[in-house]
Amino acid sequence: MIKVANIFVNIPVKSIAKAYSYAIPDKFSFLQTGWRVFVPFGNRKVEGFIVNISAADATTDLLKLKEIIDIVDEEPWFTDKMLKIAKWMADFYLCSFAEAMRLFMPGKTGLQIKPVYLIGDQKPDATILQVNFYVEVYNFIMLHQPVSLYDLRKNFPEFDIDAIIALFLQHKFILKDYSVKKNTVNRYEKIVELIQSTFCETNFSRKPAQKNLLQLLQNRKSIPISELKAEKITMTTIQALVQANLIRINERRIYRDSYEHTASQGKKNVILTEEQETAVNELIKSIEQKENKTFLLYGITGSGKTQVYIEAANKVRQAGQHVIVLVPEIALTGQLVSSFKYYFKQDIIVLHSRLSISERNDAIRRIKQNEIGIVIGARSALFTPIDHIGLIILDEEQDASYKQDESPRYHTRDVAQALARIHKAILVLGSATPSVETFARAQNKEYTMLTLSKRIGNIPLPQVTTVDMRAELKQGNRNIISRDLKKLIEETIAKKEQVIIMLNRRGFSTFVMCRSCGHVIVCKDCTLPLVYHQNGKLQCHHCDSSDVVPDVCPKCGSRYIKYFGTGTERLEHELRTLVPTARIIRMDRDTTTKKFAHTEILTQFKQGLYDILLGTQMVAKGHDIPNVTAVGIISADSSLNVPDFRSAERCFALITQTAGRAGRGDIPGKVIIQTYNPEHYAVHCGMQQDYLAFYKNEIVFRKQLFYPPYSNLIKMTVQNADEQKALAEATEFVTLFRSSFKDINSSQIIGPAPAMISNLRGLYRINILIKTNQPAVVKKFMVEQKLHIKNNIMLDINPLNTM
DNA sequence: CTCATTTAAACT
DNA sequence: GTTTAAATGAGC
Repeated sequence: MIKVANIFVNIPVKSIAKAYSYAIPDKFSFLQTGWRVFVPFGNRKVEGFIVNISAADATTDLLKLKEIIDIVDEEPWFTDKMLKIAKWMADFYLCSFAEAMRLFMPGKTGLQIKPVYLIGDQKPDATILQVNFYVEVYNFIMLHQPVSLYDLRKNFPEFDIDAIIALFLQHKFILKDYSVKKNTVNRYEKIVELIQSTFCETNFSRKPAQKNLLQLLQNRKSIPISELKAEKITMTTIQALVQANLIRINERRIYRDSYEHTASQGKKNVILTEEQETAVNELIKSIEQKENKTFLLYGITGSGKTQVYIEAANKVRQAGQHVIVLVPEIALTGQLVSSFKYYFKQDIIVLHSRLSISERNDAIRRIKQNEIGIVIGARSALFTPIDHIGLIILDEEQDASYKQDESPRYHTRDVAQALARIHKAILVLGSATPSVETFARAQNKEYTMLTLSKRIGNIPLPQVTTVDMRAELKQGNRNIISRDLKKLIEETIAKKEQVIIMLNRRGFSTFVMCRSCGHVIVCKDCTLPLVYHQNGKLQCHHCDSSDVVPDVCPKCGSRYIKYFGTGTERLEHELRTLVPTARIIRMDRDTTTKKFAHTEILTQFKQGLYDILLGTQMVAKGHDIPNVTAVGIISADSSLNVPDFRSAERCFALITQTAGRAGRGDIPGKVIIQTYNPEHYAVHCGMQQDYLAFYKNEIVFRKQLFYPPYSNLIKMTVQNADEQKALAEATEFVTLFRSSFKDINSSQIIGPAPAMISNLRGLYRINILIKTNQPAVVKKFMVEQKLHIKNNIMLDINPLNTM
């Protein structure tokens, strides 16, 4: 009987997002669901994932079936639970199954597949042979076949290789095939092993070196050769024993782990506060009963949430279950990692996007072998084969980086919740400034609220004041730093204490404008204003492309080009002139490109090598430096000007998080917030550090405007090179939607309107926003309209940015 | 996405 | 009528 595998191919294109049937050849009769395989597809060869296996029946058209060519791994890559969560994501986010499955593979693919060229059946004819460079290329292919495009381009940089290849292929002078290699390289080390466990000592009385090695091996089953060399045991000694058939040389796989030597920090026998104790007990109760329950751990900055996580994780580990700890950005979470390392030592693996693909594969291997009890990581930590999950922790649950902004546009919180449901696990959402949605669910008892309202050691919250920058300007101070803040900096430094200054814009000048015609220089690809950096380049902060500063205005030709707005680079300059004695270190994306740059900067600052830590929002996260007693927030309200319903929430959270960095030691902290909107409730409540007051304000407005948590959002972007066509397609859908969903109390549609980035690489983008309290119905409707498989339409379920 | 085929448009 | 470019559709 012939077995048939249903396979999704690993191509992230929506229009081919369906299962294709392949025949399983006898030699692969062991294949099961979850295997990654190599299959022919059209006239290509691609990677595919088996999602189902069945026996061929009468309805199967066997002639149409192609055979699986090869396998990628030695075992299934996807476990049933991984497939389950991928399926959930595909249904919930209306993305393709394969797209969701790709998340479970470091580098999104298991194979590197490249086209290669071979000599074909047809001999080149006389007309071709007359042309010199045709002959050259043909001979090169003949000599080196199979040849990759890369090799051809490298050898004939002056030729139009693509055209030549197309011509040769057309006439069948050459053939196309595919070279395949695995995406990762496993690393091995040589080890020596004992063959017999005992040996006769007297035989070695005159061979002390060999005797020494044999004795070393008595205690340990195997020792890496590199280690032996370090101990001055020579290869001669090893070889002699191999000859005597007493030991053998073998290979062992090494697992790379750049966090292996991360310092662990912590205190033994921590005495929990009363609130921590209550929270931990609540969690333990649920862990013991193995309930699937979601908690909101709402704890103000410095209230000791990490310790609660650790106690809960410990309980889960004792029960033999596993833990996932999710953090917004691993680089900013050194503190949490080292605390966990302190308690759980080698039971932890740290996963995030800055690791190499091979390193991540090594981590996945170890998880699969059940060597790991706790996975700490950013978004990607959700997508490992870890099983028997008892607890998932989502720290700083409101953080925007939990939302993936490329397809599949998932939110870590949603996926974590689905994963917890599948595993019947506990989900803990932790934050000092929970997202409004989460807090509302906790208020409705959908989540269980655990509150930590006091700081550890009853340290008071910092004293916060605002400076109205409009008044500052009126009084003649045109500097970006107010006089009060300058004074606070000077006083703090004089006391040998430290300052953190936050300005949430990197670069030198935030935009470049021609003063003659008002033209703002924008990115070619995404039409967003370019930011001037002190390296002399204009950088796009959206797509990372850069450009040189033009001498004259590209629009009117005037030489009157000027720089406006202040970023962290310029602030650093101004601070140096304003407070010349201060030692300043800057932390933003430009100074933290290297793997452990964040940790290095924070360590140096903590050691007291600098007085001021200046940077973007990353200075507000995940560290605890007792000597920081002052915090300055420059233009806290810049995010308020962003036209998005969540801008107030973001502004409030940023102020609170940043302010919370001050006064974590014995000395009370002082915070100055510079603002143009001191009366705005986001700024005002941020100043008071009063989450509840902010929430009460915000929730009213959300209800009035039918925004989350009162509705669910679905954003749809229509792309087309022709602006009118994009607009027409969007308008057509809006009309259809309005006629199908007439009750505006349950569903509303806004738009069509040009997207914030209205033109991206030549494609015009039109947005539509749906607000609904019956998302499942709306999604079903959109699927019926086949919107989810149109390549020019992007769907964002529960978008973070509505623009 | 990639390739092949169909269809429309631009040239003689 | 021929050549070339753009649109369409299939992939098991």
